[in-house]
Amino acid sequence: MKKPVSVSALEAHLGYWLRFVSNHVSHAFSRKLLARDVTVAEWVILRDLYDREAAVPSELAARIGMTRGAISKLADRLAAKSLVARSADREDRRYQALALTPSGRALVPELSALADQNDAEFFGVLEPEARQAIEAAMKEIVRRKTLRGVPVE
Amino acid sequence: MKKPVSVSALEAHLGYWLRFVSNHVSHAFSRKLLARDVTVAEWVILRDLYDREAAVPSELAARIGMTRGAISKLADRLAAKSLVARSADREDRRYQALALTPSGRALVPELSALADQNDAEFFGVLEPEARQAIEAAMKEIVRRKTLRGVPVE
DNA sequence: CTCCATTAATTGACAAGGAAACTATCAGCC
DNA sequence: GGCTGATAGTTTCCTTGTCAATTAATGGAG
Repeated sequence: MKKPVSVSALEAHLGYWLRFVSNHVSHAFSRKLLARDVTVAEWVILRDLYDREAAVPSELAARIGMTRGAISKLADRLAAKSLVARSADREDRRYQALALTPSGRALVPELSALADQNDAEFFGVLEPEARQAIEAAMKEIVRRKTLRGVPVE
Repeated sequence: MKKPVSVSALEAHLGYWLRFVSNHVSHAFSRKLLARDVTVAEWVILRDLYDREAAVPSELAARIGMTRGAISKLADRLAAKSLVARSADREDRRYQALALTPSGRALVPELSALADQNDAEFFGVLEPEARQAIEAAMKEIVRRKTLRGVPVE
């Protein structure tokens, strides 16, 4: 036989389709964010900080699934854009707190609107039941595999 | 009000979950490939070439959604590993054909087994109907949004 | 036939993240 | 109090991809 059945097609894998769509969704989102001069990784941080008055870089790294080195550089960029401020206070001087600046905080709702719009643009074509099923399946996988950390590639 | 309801949570977006799981799936796969000294991008190319006797870099770029520059460098790496060979024949000398070497061809079934294993590892926890539903939904999105390759803008 | 627009592939500059080494700080223990 | 080990953050090097400029080859218009 010329093509052994043992070699499955790329498209035979669910992971292929997930990645395919996911990449398009993220890419489309990153283009929307570009208008505000923000990257997807930066958005994740900004959104995370929006819910707390301050966050420790290491915790943030663990939460969003990036290395501390990456967070360090991201913090640099966000600080350069005056969206996030470092404050090296606390009694333990190894820690430093990251917090949104007023302009950073003001920006989040705008970016959130873009995120909503992007999600709707891609998944709005599905029936609500389908969306629900996908979300449940993804959460199930996360639960069963106890995955930690986030997107942001 | 301090926190306008207009700011939705990251986890409220289906794109978030897709990316989260997709990244984990890809990352786990890349670790499996590491044992064979192959990256995910390289695997995609190898698998693509497995079905054809040869492929033109530009077409390949369009098909798998990368820039021609990236394909060029990938081809370099694959050639350095003697998995792919360039043949600058044809009547139009701008084109160059990429083809698997014997060792490249021999490697594909092994990598394919890893891909199958990886997919099963993550999606095996789902009911067959759930997997089917997800696949159908992804294809529906691709169809409706006429996504091609991957974001090659 | 020659010039010019088009297209293929490569190259170089740059961006972003991971891994590991490095620095600073702290906590515990003798 | 002064080592010693752990921990936070930074920095360096490496990988990989995009983007834009470059080089090579082709095909047409005149």
